[in-house]
Amino acid sequence: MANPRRSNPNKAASIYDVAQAARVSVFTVSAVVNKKSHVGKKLRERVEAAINELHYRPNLLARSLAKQRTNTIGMVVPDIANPFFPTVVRGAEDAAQKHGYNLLLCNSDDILEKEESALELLLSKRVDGILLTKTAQDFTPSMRRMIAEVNTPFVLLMRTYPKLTKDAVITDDYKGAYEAVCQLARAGHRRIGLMGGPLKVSNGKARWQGFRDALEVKGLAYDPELVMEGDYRIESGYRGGHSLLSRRPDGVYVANYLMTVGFLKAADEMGVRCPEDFGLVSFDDYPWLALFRPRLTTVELPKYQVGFEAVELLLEKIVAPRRQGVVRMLMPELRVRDSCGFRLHMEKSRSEGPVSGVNSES
Amino acid sequence: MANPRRSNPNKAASIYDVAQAARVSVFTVSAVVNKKSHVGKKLRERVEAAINELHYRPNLLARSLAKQRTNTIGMVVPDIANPFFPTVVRGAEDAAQKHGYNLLLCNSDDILEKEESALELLLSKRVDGILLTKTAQDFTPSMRRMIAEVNTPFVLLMRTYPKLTKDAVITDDYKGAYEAVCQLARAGHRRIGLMGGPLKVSNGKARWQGFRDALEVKGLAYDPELVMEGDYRIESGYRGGHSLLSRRPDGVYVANYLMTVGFLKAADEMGVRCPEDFGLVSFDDYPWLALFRPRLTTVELPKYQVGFEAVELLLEKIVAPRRQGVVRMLMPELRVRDSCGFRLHMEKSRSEGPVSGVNSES
DNA sequence: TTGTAGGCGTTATCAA
DNA sequence: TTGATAACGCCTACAA
Repeated sequence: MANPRRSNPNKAASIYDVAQAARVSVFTVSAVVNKKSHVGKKLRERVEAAINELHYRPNLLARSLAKQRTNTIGMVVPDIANPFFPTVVRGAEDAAQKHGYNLLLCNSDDILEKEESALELLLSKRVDGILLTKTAQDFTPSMRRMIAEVNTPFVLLMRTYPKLTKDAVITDDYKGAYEAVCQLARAGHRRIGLMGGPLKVSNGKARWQGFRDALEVKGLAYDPELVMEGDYRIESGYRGGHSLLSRRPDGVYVANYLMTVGFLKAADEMGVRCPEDFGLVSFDDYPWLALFRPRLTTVELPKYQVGFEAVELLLEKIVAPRRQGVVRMLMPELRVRDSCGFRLHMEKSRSEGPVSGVNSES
Repeated sequence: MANPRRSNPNKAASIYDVAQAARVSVFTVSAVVNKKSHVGKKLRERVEAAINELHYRPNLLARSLAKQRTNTIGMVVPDIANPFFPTVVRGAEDAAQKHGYNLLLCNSDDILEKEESALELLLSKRVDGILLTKTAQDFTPSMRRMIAEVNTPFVLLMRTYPKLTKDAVITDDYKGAYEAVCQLARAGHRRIGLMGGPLKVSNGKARWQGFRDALEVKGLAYDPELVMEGDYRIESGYRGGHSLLSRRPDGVYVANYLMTVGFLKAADEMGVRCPEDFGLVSFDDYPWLALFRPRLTTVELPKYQVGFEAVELLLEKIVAPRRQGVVRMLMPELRVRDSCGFRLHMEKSRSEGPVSGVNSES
């Protein structure tokens, strides 16, 4: 039986305390708080007075326990300090907020063990659904079992995973990479290299495939010597830059922002200039890229949208668990600036007509 | 009385289900799970078997309710999409993790109403402590009451707040600004302007004061015409840039990174060159600043440390609530590069001796 | 419209 | 060492 006595006065008031103070039952208090069931004006006012008097604040833990719903969404990202993710998280936050949900955030650092303990934690906290940007490594058997047993909905972000992907929100990385390389080709480059992401990650693979197919369509050679596999971090872009640039490509597609940062640092150290010595197209855009020299030609990814739509999709699944899986694919957008060497190219050969399908920034 | 029957088989197993399956009491299960109280080997093994069998995962909601502790820390930041905060959050995350705590994150957008509802939410979720980067606006009476009534420990981040500050982790912004302006003076600038933060925010004030005092020490005039008050966002730096640069300062201290981004965009549009036409010192450093032209002279703030130490301080308060308040102040670090015009200056006048107190980057 | 009491899944206090 | 059983604070049939 629950405690009907006024509890310790220097701790938060409970619904019982309010009920007692207002001389009503806990049901009435609950009804007032949740605006359910009509409560007579007189009692309602007494309850409201007591609530103010005692500074009553419903305990969401207890409510969640009783209702079997936490109104909380768990989110696992590789690293919130990677500038890509904050905007995704913000989009998710806003969508969650809009529907009365909150976000519980975890970092995996792209390490399987951390991913596992993060998921374990979120499930223990009984979140209503989970947003996951999968690590490069495969799930362990125990993780697979965990996900199968539990009936918490999952939505994958940015990366799909064959053994789990029913629902996901991703960007069309194949197309983005394809267009990036086409742009390099249009700018007159022939010996094009790739500073790519992990091939074990779906979007690393997709970007690589887009790169490859674009070369083929443009009648250019695919040279494995000119393909580097990185891990989306600055350091790998830096090392890859040194290796790749020593092989003298005249164009490079770098598959994410942080690697571009490392890559251009390497170029700087080697005294190789962009875009004079090689053209570059990057992935992902930020307001401050306007201050980079050269200004980067890049493929913008709708980060905020990804987070926002992922939450909306997840909430649909929470409401109607047995729906067909859906993968929502958001479109990237090529933004042509200086680093691809397009302007240089135009000066050299003015004979060609205008290029279509390109959004050139003012 | 709690339910001793095996509950609905397609929902998560409870401690009762485990107890029943292992033919022991819930106490025994609890003891095994928490490694408390010695449990005989035989029973322990039976319990462990049942746990595996049923995929039992303790419900942290129920545990928190019973223990009156959530092992969760609430954190309110203005905007996670502002590149300053992700690293702070990451530092907090790591510290929390280390002590078995988790982070619940909220954005206030520097809007008082959002701050209030965020705090309200965190308290309702019964977090064990709160990390707060205060909004520029004063607390409302109701917020003040809320904080006074509740006995949840608070630690302020980056910004102090006279009416609440007992415990805080901040950076020495006064000193940072002071050194920034000294550096501009050393680089030969005489007509120095300020693109500052909100004066209602403690660090906006401190940076302004540091600016002002440095001018005085250097024997330079303080001209209100050359002082702009922004809000730490790109747009305000952009607008302030247009206004300020039209008054032809030869040096500018910009009090945060995002405003620098806007400021330099304005300079670019106006055809005013940095560092040739004006020297600039910024606040805050990022790996990718290496790609900016000019390379920014800036005052680095120990973002990660701020988050990390704030959590450690908060946890101390959670353990020993009635401690004396402590404000921990972390030191900034001047990083001299090109934008302040120092190199230009050195070329002009080689007569001066070496400058001390400056960490010049390789 | 309002009240009663059982259940949500743990922990913790007393006994045995 | 184990087991009953009362909290923890809220929701919600079912009754009145």
